[in-house]
Amino acid sequence: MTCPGESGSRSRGTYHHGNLREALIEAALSFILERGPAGFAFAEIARAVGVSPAAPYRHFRDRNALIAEIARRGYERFAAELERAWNGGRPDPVIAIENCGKAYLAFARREPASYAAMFQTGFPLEQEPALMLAADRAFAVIRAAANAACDAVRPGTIRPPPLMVALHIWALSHGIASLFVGGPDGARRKIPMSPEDLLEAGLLIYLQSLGLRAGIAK
Amino acid sequence: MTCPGESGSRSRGTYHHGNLREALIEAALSFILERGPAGFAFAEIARAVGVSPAAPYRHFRDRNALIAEIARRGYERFAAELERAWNGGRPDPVIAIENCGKAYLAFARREPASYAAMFQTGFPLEQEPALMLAADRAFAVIRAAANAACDAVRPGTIRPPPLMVALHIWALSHGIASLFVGGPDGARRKIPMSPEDLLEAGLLIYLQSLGLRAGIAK
DNA sequence: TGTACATCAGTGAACGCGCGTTCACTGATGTAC
DNA sequence: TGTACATCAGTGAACGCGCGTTCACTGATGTAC
Repeated sequence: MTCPGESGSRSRGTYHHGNLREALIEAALSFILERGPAGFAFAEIARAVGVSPAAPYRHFRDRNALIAEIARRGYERFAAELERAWNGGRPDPVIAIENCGKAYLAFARREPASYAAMFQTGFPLEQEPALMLAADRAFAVIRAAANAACDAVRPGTIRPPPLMVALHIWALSHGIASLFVGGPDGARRKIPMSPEDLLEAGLLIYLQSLGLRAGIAK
Repeated sequence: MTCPGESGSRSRGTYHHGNLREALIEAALSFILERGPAGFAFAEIARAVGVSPAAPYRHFRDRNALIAEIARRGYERFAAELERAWNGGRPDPVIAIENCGKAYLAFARREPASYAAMFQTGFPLEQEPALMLAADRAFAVIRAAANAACDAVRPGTIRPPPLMVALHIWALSHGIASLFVGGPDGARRKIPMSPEDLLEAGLLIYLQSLGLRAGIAK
């Protein structure tokens, strides 16, 4: 874990930093991790990186642009990992959905700072097309999963609209992630089970109601 | 809707404000509504209320104490409304749970600022016993609902631990509230259905898997 | 009913601080020829 | 291979600003007698 300020001692010696944009993002991430997405100043990360307070303006219009870029990258990785977990619905829709759930929580656990930038900032998504695009790419995986689930619904069972199923899966995952995984350490509620088990059980119960079980729609 | 700053024109004329504590909370709520829980300064709400910057210190140790108090009151009202909606499980556990879901979203919709203070601040709950107590009171309603649901599970159906069911209900509700209801206007994702319908359908599908339907456990 | 006094709530001035942003600048890099 | 030059990335000083917090203070309130 990188401590804010620590990267200030990075060996530069040269007038040009060479990789300032990346270094700023990295420093911002570690501040977010410690204090939440509102917990740092633009000048502060410049100092942490060992650069004059004017330097970041070469790379980001302002603080918000930095956070938006962090969120965008977060969504990109998030989408990629969901896609990998979904794996085209193999070996089985239910198992693939469970894998998506695990990947969802794994991301929130491994990159809580990115997750906070993505979901806790209350950003005007409409005004950041690149951000919305990346977010849509992630949600598209969940939609595909919901489509597959609905296609596999046992005849005679009620088949809810796939979009609705996607939103249920997303909301349950996000709810568990934000209540029991994300955020600074003291903030999350303690529960006597792992968030992963909780989500898996929730998804299973939900999907079972659609007549889906692992292996049933092979 | 009260605008920040507006309450500065409240007719005082007197040296003592008389109700400063309440006025501060009210002003803070409207700032949170506009800019999120991190979006105001302690001195700023003093100015908004028309009082010297030192005055708030008579009532709150610091900014965090103010937010904690807002969150605590939010939890109290939240718990009260969930209790009313639950109504002792009448007329039927499933219907009562749906009513809880409606009350949950209604609260997030009607008091988005309180909801943000309660769930978006990343507060160290352990260090604020009064806050945790109030939060527990709200969660106790959901636990009671889950207990009733589990008691009514149709014989032969899998019966998950009641705590787990409570967490599922909570997470689904919170997920829907924070993704599609709460927050500043531009931040929430647009979906082609009401959050209320989305949550109701989700709860129904979930509970159906436990063998529960409205009226079945009368 | 009146008065003396303790308590309380808010004042306003002051402080040091760090922030966001700008500016003319300068050192490094890369490229055309 | 060498040189001139355009471009770029970071400098550092400066600015005005508002914040958080403190302090001795003062005006209002309530209460004991």
